[in-house]
Amino acid sequence: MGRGKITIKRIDNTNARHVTFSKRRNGLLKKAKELSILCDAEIGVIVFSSTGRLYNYANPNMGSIVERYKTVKEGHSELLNSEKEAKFWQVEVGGLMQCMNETYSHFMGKELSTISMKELQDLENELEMSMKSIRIRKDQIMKEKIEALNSKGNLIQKENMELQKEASFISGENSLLRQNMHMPEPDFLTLQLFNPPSTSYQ
Amino acid sequence: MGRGKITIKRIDNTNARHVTFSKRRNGLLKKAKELSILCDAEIGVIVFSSTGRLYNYANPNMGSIVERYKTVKEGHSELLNSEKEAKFWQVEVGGLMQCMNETYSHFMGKELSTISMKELQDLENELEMSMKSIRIRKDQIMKEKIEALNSKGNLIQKENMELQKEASFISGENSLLRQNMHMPEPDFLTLQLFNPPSTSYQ
DNA sequence: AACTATTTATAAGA
DNA sequence: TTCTTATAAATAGTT
Repeated sequence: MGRGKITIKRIDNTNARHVTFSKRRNGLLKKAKELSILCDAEIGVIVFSSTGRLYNYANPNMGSIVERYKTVKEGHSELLNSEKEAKFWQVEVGGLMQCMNETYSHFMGKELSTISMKELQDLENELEMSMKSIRIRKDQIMKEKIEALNSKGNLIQKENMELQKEASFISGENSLLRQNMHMPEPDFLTLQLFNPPSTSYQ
Repeated sequence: MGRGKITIKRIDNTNARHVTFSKRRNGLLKKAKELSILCDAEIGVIVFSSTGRLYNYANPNMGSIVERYKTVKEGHSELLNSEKEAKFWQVEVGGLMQCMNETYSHFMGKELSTISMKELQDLENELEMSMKSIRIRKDQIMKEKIEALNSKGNLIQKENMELQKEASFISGENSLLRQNMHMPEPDFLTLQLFNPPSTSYQ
């Protein structure tokens, strides 16, 4: 698709190679974006130039694409719980970025003179909405965390009470036994000699 | 590039969407391959259809592409604790805001009235700053709450362990006493009659 | 799946 | 890099 037909093999001329890379790279990323939008597909594209520079496109974000890829390819298991949150932010910020890029390219394609105040406002509103939803989600996560810690605390406290009951019960039993033997309450150290803690603990 | 021009938005008709997906997916993967050969580039493309099927291309292979991608992006993925995460988020949003501002200023020089635009931006910045500080304070409060709950939980757990030790100690004492009396281990119900739990609890 | 009228991408040139 | 433009390639709508 150009002034002449080319064969697909490495372009030897360095400069020509770089020019072609620049053009086709843009084309590839554009196509990826179009496909993901048109067909509701999740797409990740990673490109390293021969000089080592990175270019990429991802919808919704590279992290989730790669994870999903690994899952399908290797049957890779779930993310760790602690990683999930970080992943979430990646997703959210990725979405914001994409929104930004889309809006931006939308404006870039137009003549600047045709940009109205309303369009700028729309951009602004869009960004504000995204940020709002991020904030809401973040708050929700924190609340859930607090909730989880609360219930965990309650659980341990219950366990605690049960142990207290048990201890006092056995202690009462002990007194009873001593009464029946007409023995005095033994002191702590003496008892430790008979029954060292190291053997009975754990 | 077809019988008619299309706008890039989700194709609603399911069948048409699937047909387009199939065509463009092939196009995308072909382009990726051509670019990698022509320009000696390392490229990875991952595509998930809306029905969840995976298609991909990679040169030299997806594993190394993804690894290299992660290495380059490392600065972003080293967020481990919540503070770092929050900081990262702040940085990201900050960057986005700056990007937004740049977009604005870019447009500003062209068509819109510089004065009204600047005033609008100032107002916006002011509002954004206020909201940001509110959000930060809110987050801080929540984090402190989580922190408090965490340490409270730890405290109770320690108490729990102490009680366990105590219980096992007394239990050992108990066995010892019984041995000295040449008595068998009493059953639970009998003992409860002598020493009902209700009196010794709390 | 094929076909083909058009649109889109881009090779070469400046 | 960026633009221009002739031409190759991709693909939207149709059969």
